[in-house]
Amino acid sequence: MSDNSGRLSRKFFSRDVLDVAPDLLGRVLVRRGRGGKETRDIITEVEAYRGERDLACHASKGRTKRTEIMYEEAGLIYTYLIYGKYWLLNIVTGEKGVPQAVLIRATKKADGPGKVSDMFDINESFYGVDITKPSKIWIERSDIILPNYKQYPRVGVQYAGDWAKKPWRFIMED
DNA sequence: ACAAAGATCCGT
DNA sequence: CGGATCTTTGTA
Repeated sequence: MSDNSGRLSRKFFSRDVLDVAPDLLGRVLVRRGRGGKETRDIITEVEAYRGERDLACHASKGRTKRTEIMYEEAGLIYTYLIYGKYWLLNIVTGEKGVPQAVLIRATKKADGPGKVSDMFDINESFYGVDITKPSKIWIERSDIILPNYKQYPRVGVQYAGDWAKKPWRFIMED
């Protein structure tokens, strides 16, 4: 599920988003900037967005210029601008052709998706980047494997009706 | 071409 | 609780 460097593989992300999401908790998000400077932090909170039927998922309205990346292979990055300020970091999961993505909502030192984007300097240039290949961003294994976690309803998706009640927000416990 | 809404954050 | 801020999307 990971190569010699510990970088999580395409196989890891190719599972259903409800399996991938909790499995990301405790793992390390790494960003290599210019000059080789690395920013790294443990993932503590994620949310799952699962297919066209999921009314909270952007792909619920079908394939558009923005959502088409979710129909591609697992491991690609889906990022989009929210409220004119933050490029939220998502990773495509599941089988090709079925739109799913997991949103990285928080790390130890960035308690919110917008703060994650600030801390790791995520911007529009990350759209479609393969997080399983050597590049400016990847996720590594850590000593923490499947930590204790709890599930809660997703944030900011009241418009999704019953789908807003699904406990697809996963938070690691200390 | 125009208007509305949004997977957020911060200050009051 | 309201404002900032600007892209995406739906409607005409």
